[in-house]
Amino acid sequence: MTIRDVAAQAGVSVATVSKVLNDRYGVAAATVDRVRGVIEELGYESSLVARSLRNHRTGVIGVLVWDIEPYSAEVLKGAARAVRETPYELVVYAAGGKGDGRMGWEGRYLSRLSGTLVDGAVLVTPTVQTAPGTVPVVAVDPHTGGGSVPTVASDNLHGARLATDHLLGLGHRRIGFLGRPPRDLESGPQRERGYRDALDAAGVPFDPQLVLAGGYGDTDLQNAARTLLTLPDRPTAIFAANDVSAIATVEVARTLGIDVPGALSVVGFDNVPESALCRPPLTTVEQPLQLMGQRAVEMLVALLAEETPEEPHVQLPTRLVVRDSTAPPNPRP
Amino acid sequence: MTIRDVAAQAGVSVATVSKVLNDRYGVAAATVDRVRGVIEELGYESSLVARSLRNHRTGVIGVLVWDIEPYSAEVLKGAARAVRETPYELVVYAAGGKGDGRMGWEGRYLSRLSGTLVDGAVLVTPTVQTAPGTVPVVAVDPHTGGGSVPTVASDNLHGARLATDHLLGLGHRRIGFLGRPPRDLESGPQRERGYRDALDAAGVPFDPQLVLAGGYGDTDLQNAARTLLTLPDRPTAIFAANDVSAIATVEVARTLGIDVPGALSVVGFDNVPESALCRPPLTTVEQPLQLMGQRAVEMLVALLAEETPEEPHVQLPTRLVVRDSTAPPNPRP
DNA sequence: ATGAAAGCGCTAACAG
DNA sequence: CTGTTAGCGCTTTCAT
Repeated sequence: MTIRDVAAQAGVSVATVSKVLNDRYGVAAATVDRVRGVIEELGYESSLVARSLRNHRTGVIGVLVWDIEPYSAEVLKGAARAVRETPYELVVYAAGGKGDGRMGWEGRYLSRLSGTLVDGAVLVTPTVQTAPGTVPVVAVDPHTGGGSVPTVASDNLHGARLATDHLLGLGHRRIGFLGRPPRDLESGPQRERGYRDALDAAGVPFDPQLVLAGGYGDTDLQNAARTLLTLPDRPTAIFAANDVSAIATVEVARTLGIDVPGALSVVGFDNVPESALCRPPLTTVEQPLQLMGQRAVEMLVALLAEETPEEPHVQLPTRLVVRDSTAPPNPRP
Repeated sequence: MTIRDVAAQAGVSVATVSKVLNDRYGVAAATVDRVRGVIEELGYESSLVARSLRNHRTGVIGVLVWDIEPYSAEVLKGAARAVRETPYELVVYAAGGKGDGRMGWEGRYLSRLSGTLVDGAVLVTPTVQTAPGTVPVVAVDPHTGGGSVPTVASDNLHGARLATDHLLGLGHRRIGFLGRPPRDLESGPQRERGYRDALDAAGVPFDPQLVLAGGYGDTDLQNAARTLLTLPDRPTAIFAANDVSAIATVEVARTLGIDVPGALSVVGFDNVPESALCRPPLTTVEQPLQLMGQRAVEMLVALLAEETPEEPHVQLPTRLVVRDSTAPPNPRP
């Protein structure tokens, strides 16, 4: 079913059909009607692909994600919400773990799509390595500080500060920090910075023993948590720089017979809604994931309209959601 | 950055570059190396669009959703998980509310994409109206019984039975049913059927007064719930055929001063993870949303491989998740 | 008002 | 082994 079928059926040339399709001038009213009729009758739809190959503009915003999991799904919801307010449509491109592990896959995918399938893109991929010169791009929460590409991130520094202040406010003095893996360049240090700032402000001495790097696998995480919790003078609270580590911490605590929240307070970061379902309910620093997706699309749309390029690096506020994992009785003095 | 730039830079014809790109026979090793080098150097990626326009096969599975919201997001997670196991990539196409409200938009979008952008599609859209003859398609939970297209749905009948049995087991005899809007052709009646079957099996007489249709807007929903709850001999329990209605019911009960679960048990259907966060925690019939997405992709892949077409209509089991909204003390006799 | 023709980036026959 | 050619479905001059 192509434009030629329509043309043949209507007894006109493809050029004429194309004009009708795009509401161009220079077609007799009667012809327009006839062609419209045939289109309706045949249920014809023009091919997005062929059209964009010609046009180099598609009315589509692309979102590139490494995979669709709880985190990116939240961002996608926000992006979809923002797109609703615009004339654009949304295409999510999920590499589905097929990115070879090689960094820079997003750049390659981007160039596969850009100019042809999407007018601009939102990148929800930890490592943004884009060769510029393609379409407008906005990165969401890049771990390796977006460089020259506009980004939307959450306020990691302040979030970590909130979390640590909360624990300090509960009376804790020995607070462990379970960090991100070293490869995560951007948000990890910011969160540790917030942690240390809070300590400093409260006049609590910094103990390097209480800071651990975490890791990627489950075992790495659990080992790190175990190390922290089996310290001679073990921490009475732990701030985990992402919620996977926080949950691992809670589990390790259980196996060690340490009661949460009775004998240990735990706060997580990097909240996806699912972590609210954790038992005991986890106190977390909540990132506005949906909002990040939404703002990213809004920025992209502004870019596409060539409006004032807006602030290139947006930081969205985080907030502390207190749940049972830091409930009294606590702390141990 | 096109194939011609590469060809020019490498001093060969585009045809040769194309051959290198696709690992075709008949290119001298030295030439292959040189072309590969140029490709690397220029960071060239072939255009997915141009390629698929030629090839009519893309290695991409499309998922069409009306919008990305909690429900479809769950399905997407499952689809993404399934795609990981395959050589395909995933493209989600979100109409973003732009579907005119006219039914059949999915068919139109499908034909815009099919044969060119996607090799097959999963439709996550209430009303599946596909003119066949395009690409292979699997529908997820279509409200209007998929007809000839293969579908993945959840076992609405059994789920409703479970919910009602649960309430009966609690001792309830006057159980209201807050149905889906009439337009929802498939799942609505199935859920009502399960409700009535359970009643019959328990020897509880069916009271038409206790069955209401619900509606689309918030007010419709609340009015329906209010009607049910202000009946002279009002129900002691309500089975709501989707979780939005269930939450509305809980809210209306509160405004009427009816304690949930003290004086009223509520069970919902159509669970998205978010409903676990409802206060009080909602007892729901949980649909395996992620699994549905996963199975849909698996079926589609089988279809694309032209394997045995498998069972065309898969029903996945639902399960009852009991939470506080049906906790004792209950029922009122 | 209409259509013939060129070409978007790419691939596949076919010649050379 | 390499290049020329035709054409995927569509839009757009430019003639007619």
